[in-house]
This record gives sequence, structure tokens and C-alpha cells, in this order.
Amino acid sequence: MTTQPASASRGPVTRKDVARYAGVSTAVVSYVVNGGPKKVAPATEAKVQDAIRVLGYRPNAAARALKLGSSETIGLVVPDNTNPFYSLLAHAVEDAAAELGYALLLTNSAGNLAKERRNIRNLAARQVDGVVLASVVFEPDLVDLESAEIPSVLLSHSDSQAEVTSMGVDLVEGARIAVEHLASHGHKNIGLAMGTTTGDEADGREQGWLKALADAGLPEGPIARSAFTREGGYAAGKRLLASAQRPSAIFASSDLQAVGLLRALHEAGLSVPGDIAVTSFDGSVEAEYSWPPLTTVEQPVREMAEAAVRALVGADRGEPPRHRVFPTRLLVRQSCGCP
Amino acid sequence: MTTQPASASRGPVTRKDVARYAGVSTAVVSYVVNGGPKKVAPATEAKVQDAIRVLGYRPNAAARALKLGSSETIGLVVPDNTNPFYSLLAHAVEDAAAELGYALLLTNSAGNLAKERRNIRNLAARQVDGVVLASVVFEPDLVDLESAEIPSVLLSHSDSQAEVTSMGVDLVEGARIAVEHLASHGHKNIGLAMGTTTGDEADGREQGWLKALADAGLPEGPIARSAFTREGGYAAGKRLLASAQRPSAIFASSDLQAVGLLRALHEAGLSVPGDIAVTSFDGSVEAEYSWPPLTTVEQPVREMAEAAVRALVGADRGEPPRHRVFPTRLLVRQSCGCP
DNA sequence: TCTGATCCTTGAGTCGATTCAGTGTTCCAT
DNA sequence: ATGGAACACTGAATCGACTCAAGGATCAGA
Repeated sequence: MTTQPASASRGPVTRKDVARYAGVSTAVVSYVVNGGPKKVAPATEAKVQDAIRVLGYRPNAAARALKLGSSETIGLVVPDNTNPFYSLLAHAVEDAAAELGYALLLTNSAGNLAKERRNIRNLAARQVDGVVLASVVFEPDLVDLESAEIPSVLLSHSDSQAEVTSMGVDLVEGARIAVEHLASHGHKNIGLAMGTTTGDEADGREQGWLKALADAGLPEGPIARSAFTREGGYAAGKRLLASAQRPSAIFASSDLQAVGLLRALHEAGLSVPGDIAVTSFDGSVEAEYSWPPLTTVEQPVREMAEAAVRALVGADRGEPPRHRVFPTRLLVRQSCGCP
Repeated sequence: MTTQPASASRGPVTRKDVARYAGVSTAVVSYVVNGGPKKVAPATEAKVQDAIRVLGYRPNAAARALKLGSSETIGLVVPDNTNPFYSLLAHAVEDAAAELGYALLLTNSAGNLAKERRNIRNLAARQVDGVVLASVVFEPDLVDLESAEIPSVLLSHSDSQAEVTSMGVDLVEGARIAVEHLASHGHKNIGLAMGTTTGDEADGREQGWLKALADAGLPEGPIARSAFTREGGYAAGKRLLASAQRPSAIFASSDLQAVGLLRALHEAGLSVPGDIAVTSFDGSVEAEYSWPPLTTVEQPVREMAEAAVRALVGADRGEPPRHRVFPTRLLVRQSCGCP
């Protein structure tokens, strides 16, 4: 008769196996594992812990989720994890979630509304305890869907929707300081490389640009609209260079666009900031390692991510929905013309 | 007496509610939902579908996972989702998984072995059907742990470990062509900005560099070792510039390092490729939008990710473990000195 | 030694979906 | 008309963990 090592037995180890091995009932195992209100005798606890170790027992999350109605998982919907802004966001959300014992289900929506909706449905079916929605497009529809299903928070949205908790920065003010900085260097013709937004109203960044211009008594500079991507920025840059009155400074509405813009400028043999100064928005690493390093408006992504997770499954859970505005900060580097 | 709209009732809708509403048994609902082997009469099916729609029923994934022993979820362990190489990988894995109806649990290990181990354990407890392990550090230990628990595949590893399926490129050959290209431009002193690896043996990229040098009858150039990051590349660049015999060309072992290297070069007032030519490894977008655009060795990340997912939960499931080598390709741009 | 309080531990039901064995129809062939 | 195959559907057990009500042991005080 061969004695199988207990740990090498077939199939997953269940709480029942542990109970049998430790010579107690399954309930005790639960109490030991979860540290419930019931007290377990130290000796018993030791036996159970031993059994757990020897058997290599690991609780079945599915069963736990079924019984508890919570999967200890949160979902994240981003347009594109390849975009450094979102990849940082995903990382930060994962960190914050892990801190609280939650896992992160990542989905990419490609900025596609239908796909986004499908992703949310999918997450809901998987019993996530909450979802963080980081979307470029803003559809009240989505929010309804969302909030009806599961707790959710919107990230990086300035629209203060009363119905849902959201985290974002003041886009208008952020853009304003970036453009104001350009104006303070003496620029009179400041262009805008703007990302296309779906809403009817102009994006806050465009308003901020306008505001800074007005504040400084400057005329409205040329605008080029394109996607919030490197390619978009590149195209916008080319158009801006070809415009009737070429600007001496350009504000790009995202770092990614600024990177593309920089390429267009370099290709045209222009020096930055010598010939054209540039500032942008987001504060991602890309901006730090571009050439020249970009002066950019930093969004506190990690803080926003943490706050989002806290609102979903952490200390701030259950608080009434509200829009939280996070402070931005101008990261002065070299693309603006500062020494 | 108020008649509550069925859909507005409290609590989640279960299969039981649907069954009651449709006037059938719960088993039938299952058959309708899953299209099992049993046939359901069209009329009955319609009734059930109707009930599902009206009630807004959505199957509980936890219960399903418990019963089926599969969560239709796969896990991904990357060192840092903020690194463009890994964020692309994560995106690609998510796409491939979604294609097959699987969701993606993302975890970051920070290149920390203990954390990585914890993440894997965590994923295992969550009943993932497989995990994709993209790790810089290579620990056989991990593999054991892994494969004992759940099907897994290693990504981007050249070590052909018989025990686990893995996907990777031929680092030696990839590096070789990048350095050979530099040599073909007439460079005699080619330096290396190498990432630090944990293994005892040199990383394949270093071997490739050596091989290309030997093939071309060139002497060994200066080496600077640092982290696989922008900062690391920057530091390596500074050291390389300060070395006794400054190289006229440098091969960086990753795009990220190349970006940092470029910064060091720019700061030193050197022109690329005029004063110093550069090539690197990975083929990420960062390399395309740097200035100048980097000539780099492309890794087919999407293909590798798809293959990994297929091996885990797709068509290739169950095939015997093997190491698949994917082809690399030199993306010629401007940093090498090509016109 | 008996009583009652204090502690531990157990049994059994539950969460929601799956699936198999079995019941009751229908319908065709003989 | 009848046997039986084909078909549509039902009932109940099951997956693993949680938890409440209840049972048993232990110990102090009298």
C-alpha cells in the first residue's frame, strides 16, 4: 500500500480536506481563515494552520464570491492601455486595488462606445465590486447603465455629473496656465493642437487656451484639431506650420500630441523652443524624455486613481456622489523656452 | 396596491426568477442560455429569452465559475504596465483573451520576485484558467509554482525550458542584426548600453552584440550596464560618453534605454546619427516618435501575445510545452545613419 | 457534586448555475 | 391500437465557502 503524500493528491484542496486533516469541522477552518467573531482555541488554530500549510490549501475565490456576493475585484475600462496616460492610470489603479486586496480586471474599449458598453456589461456579469471608467467619450447613457449595475466612478472627467462620483482636474485652468506661461515668454501668436472630442461643447483645454489668450489681450491663434495621439499631433503640427500666420508657440492638448508635434517641428528643421515654443498637457513620462523635454501640465494620475478606488471599495465607499477636482501643476522644462 | 415593475425589483435577478417568469424550470433557462446539447422548443426558447430581456437577467459569473471550475479569466503578470513594451503586451493579451470570451486580470510585479510570487498565488486563488508570465527575472522556482497551480506560459523568454510553454524572440540574432547594421555603416567602435539581468549568463542581447562584433572583426566596444529604463539608458549614455574611447555608435538593449540614451546625447550637444549612431531593441512606438526616430529590432508582441493566449485557453491548449521563437525584424529609421 | 456560564465546535442551509437521470408527451411504424 | 423511439422538460444533487443556531465540553463557584 502506497502512502500518497497529502500535498500531491489530485484535484484542488478544499476546506473539507483541511478540516478532515486537522480533525475539525469545516466551520472551524472558515473561522481560522477569516478570523470571524467566533474564537478558535489556539491549539485548534495551530492544527488548522498546519493542515493548510501541509495541504497547500487556497480558498476558492469563486465559491467565496458566490456566497459573499463580492468578487473582491474591480474593473477598469480605458480606451487604450497603450496610451501612456492610461497605462499609468491602470498601473495606479492596480496598485491601489491590490493594497485593499482587490484584483483588477482590465478592458480596452478603443474609444468605441459599443465596445465600452459591452465591456461594462461583461464586468458587471463578472460580479466586480466596482468599475473605474476612464473614457474620452462622455455618454450619459453609459453612466446610467453603469450606475444601475454596479458602483462606479468616472475618471478624468471635468463634467460634474451629480449622479456619479468622478475624479478629474480643472482642464480649463490647467490649459490656461500652460498658455499663460507661453504668453509670459512674450509670444503673441499662440496656436493650439487640439484633440477631437465628441461632446458638443468645446473641451476645457480649448476654453483654457482661449481664456489665457483673452487675459493676455492676445488674438486667437490658429487651431488644428486631430486625434489625441502621436499621429494626430504630428498631423496637427504640419497643418499649424502651413497656416497663414505660423504661430511662434503652440499648446498641445496632450503629451502624446506634443510628441507628434515635436516630430513635425524637427522634420521642418525648426528648433524648439528657439523657433517655436511648446507646452502640453498630462505630465506623462513621455514628456520628460522627449527632446527637448516638454513643459507640461501635470495631472495627479496616481492620486486620482487612488481616490477612485477608495470611493469604490475603500474608506470612502458609500459617500454621496460628487465630482472631485484635483490640482494640476505646471512642470517647467525646456520646450517652453525657460533656460 | 402598487404593482412593482418586474425589472425594478430588489436584488439581482437569478435564473430562478427567469424560470418562474417564463413558466419553465431552471434547467431550461440554463439550456437556453448555454445552448447545451438538449434541445429546447422554439416557443419555449422565445418565452425564456423574453423573460431574460424583461427581467434584465445576467448570469452570475461566480456561480458559473464555481460549478464549472473555470472563471473564463486569465491572469497576466508584468513587471510594470507603465513600460510601453508591457503596456502593449497587456493590450494585446487583453484583445486576444476577449476574442475568446476571457477577461484579463492584470498584476504588476515591479520586477520584484516576492511580489511576483504573491501575484501568481493570488491569481491561482481566483481560479484563473491560465496565466501569462512576462517577467524580466527568471526563476525556475516560479515556473514550478506556476505550472503546479495553473496552466501558464512564459513570455519573452529565450530560455527554452522544457517544462513550460514559452514565447520569445531570438535575442542573440536580433541584437546581432542591429549591431551588424551599425557596423555596415562603417562604425569601428560600437558600444553597448545593456540592461542588468539577474541570471548568471549574459543576456542574449549582449551575446548578439559580441557576435556581430566578432563577425565584423571589430574589437569589443565599451559597455555600460544599467536598468532597463529611460533613466538607466540616460545614465548608461553618460558613462559611455565619458569612457576612454568614446564609441561612434551605440546599441541599446531596449527602446526605453535608447530614449534615455538619446537624451544624454542631446544634452552633450551631440547629433544623432551624425556624431553617434544608435540602434535599439523592442520596436515600440516610443522608438518611432523619438528624435531622431530609432532604428530598432522589432519584437512581434501582438503575435506572441496571441500565441500565448491560444496556448492557454484557445486552439493550442493542451499541446505539449515548447518554446516558440518568433522572428524579429530590423525597423530601419534614422538613428542609425541611414538616409 | 451540581449549576450555570463561558468557550469551542459542529451541522446544515445557502449562494446561483450546471447537468444528469428520469418523467411525461408526442408521433411514427407496425 | 400499441410498442417504443424521439423529444421537451423537470427535479435534485453538486461545486466550495460562509454562518447561524445549537450542541458539547470545561471550569468556577457554591
